[in-house]
Amino acid sequence: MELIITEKDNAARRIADILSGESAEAERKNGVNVYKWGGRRCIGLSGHVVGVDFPDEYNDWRDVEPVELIDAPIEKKATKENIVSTLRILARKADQVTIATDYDREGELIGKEAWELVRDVNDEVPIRRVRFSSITQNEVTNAFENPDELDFDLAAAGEARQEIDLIWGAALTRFLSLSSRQLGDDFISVGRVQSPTLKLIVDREREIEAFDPEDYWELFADLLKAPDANDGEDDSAEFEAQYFYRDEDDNEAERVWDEETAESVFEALETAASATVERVNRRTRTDDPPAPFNTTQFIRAASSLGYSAQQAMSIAEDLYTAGYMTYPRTDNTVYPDDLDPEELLDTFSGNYHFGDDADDLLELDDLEPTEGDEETTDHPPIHPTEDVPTKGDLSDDEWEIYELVVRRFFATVAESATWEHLKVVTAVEAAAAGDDHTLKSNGKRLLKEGYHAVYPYFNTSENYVPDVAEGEELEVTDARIEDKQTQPPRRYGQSRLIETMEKMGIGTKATRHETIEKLYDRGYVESDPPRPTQLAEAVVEAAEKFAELVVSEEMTAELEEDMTAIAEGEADLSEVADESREYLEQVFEDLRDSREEVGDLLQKSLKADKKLGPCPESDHELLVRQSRNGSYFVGCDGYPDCEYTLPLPNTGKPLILDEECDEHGLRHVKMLAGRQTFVHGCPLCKAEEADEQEDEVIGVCPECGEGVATEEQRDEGGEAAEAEGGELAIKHLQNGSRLVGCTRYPDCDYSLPLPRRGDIEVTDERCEEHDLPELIVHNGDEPWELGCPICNYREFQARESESGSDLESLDGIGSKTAEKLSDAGIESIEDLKSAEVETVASEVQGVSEDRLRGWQAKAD
DNA sequence: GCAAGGTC
Repeated sequence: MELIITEKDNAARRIADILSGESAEAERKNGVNVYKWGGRRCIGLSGHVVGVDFPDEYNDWRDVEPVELIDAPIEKKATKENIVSTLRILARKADQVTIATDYDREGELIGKEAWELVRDVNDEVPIRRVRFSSITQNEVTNAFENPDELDFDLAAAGEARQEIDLIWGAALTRFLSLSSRQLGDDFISVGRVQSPTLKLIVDREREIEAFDPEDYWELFADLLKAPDANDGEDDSAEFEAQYFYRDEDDNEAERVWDEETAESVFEALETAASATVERVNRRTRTDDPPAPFNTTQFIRAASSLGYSAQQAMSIAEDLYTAGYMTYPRTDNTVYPDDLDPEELLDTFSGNYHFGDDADDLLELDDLEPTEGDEETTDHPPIHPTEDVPTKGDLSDDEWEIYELVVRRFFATVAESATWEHLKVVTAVEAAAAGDDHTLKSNGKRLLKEGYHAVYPYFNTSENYVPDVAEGEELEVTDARIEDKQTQPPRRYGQSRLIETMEKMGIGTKATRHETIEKLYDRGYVESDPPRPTQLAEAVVEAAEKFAELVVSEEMTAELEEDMTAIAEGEADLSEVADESREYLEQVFEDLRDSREEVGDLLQKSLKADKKLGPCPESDHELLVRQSRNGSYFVGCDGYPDCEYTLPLPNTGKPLILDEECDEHGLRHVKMLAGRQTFVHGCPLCKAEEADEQEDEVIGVCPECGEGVATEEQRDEGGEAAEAEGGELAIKHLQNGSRLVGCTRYPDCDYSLPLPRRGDIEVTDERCEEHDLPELIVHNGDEPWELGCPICNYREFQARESESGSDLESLDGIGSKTAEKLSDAGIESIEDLKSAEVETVASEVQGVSEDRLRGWQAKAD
């Protein structure tokens, strides 16, 4: 039996189809697909199925000095047990093994890991390696006809990276975490890729903080061409012209740096009746279609449609798994020879959405696709496959991304566009004698639409400037002066960050967006575009001082050089790793005496990230804290001497804003909760507002209101008055939320939710069923007729169980987990209760059987 | 529990 091993299940299935002529059958073993035909079996791994780690005795952070990790042994441990064991079973019976992992360095290493697993159980079987850069009939059959050997040197290059990353990352992460006593989930991490990325963000923030804005002025005039009776065309619309002058280097400059000059130019423009055309410059420019999508450019394009890097990749992943587009993780920007653009366009011909554009393209004489600078061997650039979905097959987001991918492919085979640029320079007489003031207008017109016809994502707006002749007099109809300030550099957006990382050579196509997510998870950045926290600034500062290499792109650059040397047989894995170890020893030598200093710096910054402002009852500061049950509140830094607290809303994660409350000097708080994100404001103001609001009784409590005493009974006193039951009232809580609750709280905790925002009007109409008033919420233009609060709550619950979004209400289930669960078919708490724990745990990554059982217990 | 790299 021949055993074929690929990097992933998807590749295994397609290769099996190609080699078997679609006759291969899938069989599930141990939860792993094995494709079977004739004397062949094909199994897909899941990337690395083993990983490097330290032996178990190094697990306790407190028992092991971080510096010991530098020379600790490194083991390979199975990380995907079921795949490893299935592979072993098959390998025992194999008389030929073929490694068909991806054609890149990491693929070679994954291949070597498979090689070792096979050798563990079968030291005889011949193992060969096949390489192909796209999974097509031609390439795959070709590769299997010309098998090769595994490249152990190339794999060793990958192993060097693994070891060096582990040693540096683990040792420094533990050092920083221990020195600042951050040992739980809030450890402080450092790494070859994440730290230089963080430094990019921190450096930019430093520039912004240090920025000193400067005033300048810009001047504009509106010009009007006199209607020309002769040419019959209506050129009489106004157009804008901007004042410019020649600076010291004789370049055109628009910004005027002193107010007096600006005012005098403005006066001249304002009083001028006409401007004379001095120069007319007309040129046509070719606008070439874009290169095929690699991951980075795909993320960038998706981000201009409003998708975060993470969202774009996750949707792309789904479209890839469904078979509608090629592998989304690629650096390649050159289509392989195997891709026949005409054939692919043909599949879109006749399509409701894309047919017309595809047909137009098919009519072109020449379908030569564009090419980017990067050509790799692992995967083709991202493009649609011949399996075309209908709009109904996809969600709205998926369709939008799919359309982007289809249209990008169209664009790469489309024609160039042509623009006409028209530059008109005019002159206005200066008020005082001397030089005239010059104005310029830049017009542009799209002469030939070209690829823009099929790829509408780029801006093609035109700027109108009429046809004028040199010497022509134009009417000046308006003049404007704008006072402006130079702006600080802008923060990196996620896609700009990913582009910059790519340029710096850090991270990979598959990990760059994950690295950014990691920075969010670690509490290093907040909001979008990402903004560094104080902690991030302290970590970068500490690293710059003691371990400069780990926050610099140099570390990757040097590592890449070493890896190339290893791959070419010019260097040795152990030699390279040991050199890196020595360097790290030196870092720890420098750090030894600064442990406390570094720890203090980190702790201070951690606290600064949580600071709201002065405590009203002591000399300490108020901080945002987390209670044992995970909820957030405001507490005093002087605790336990000062026990002052304020509540915070119970939805979302608090983000402290720069804005400060005038009255209490406390910073405002925003609650981050996905779509439900809102600004809470000053927690003390919110608490005071709530205290000032009287409870408004609207009816009888349905839980404990039976024995309500009548007014007469109360007046009479005695036993009947004691038997008083509860009433329902509209209550305002200190944490900003409102509810309809029982007046006997906390003895009776009956309550109904109310919206957080808007004025609540209690009407005279009453619900017949519950004898409660109908409520109306006034928020914005349209009043919201909430109705009886009990009926409203019932409807709300019914909607929730229908849409199934109640999962997140269970403690411990966040939005990401809920998403994963819903992918596995568990969409509501009801689903969860009846779910089979073993099956779900094996299907949903990161969700163990134990966690599931815990949630089930809570759900009951 | 640490990294970064595969994959999902």
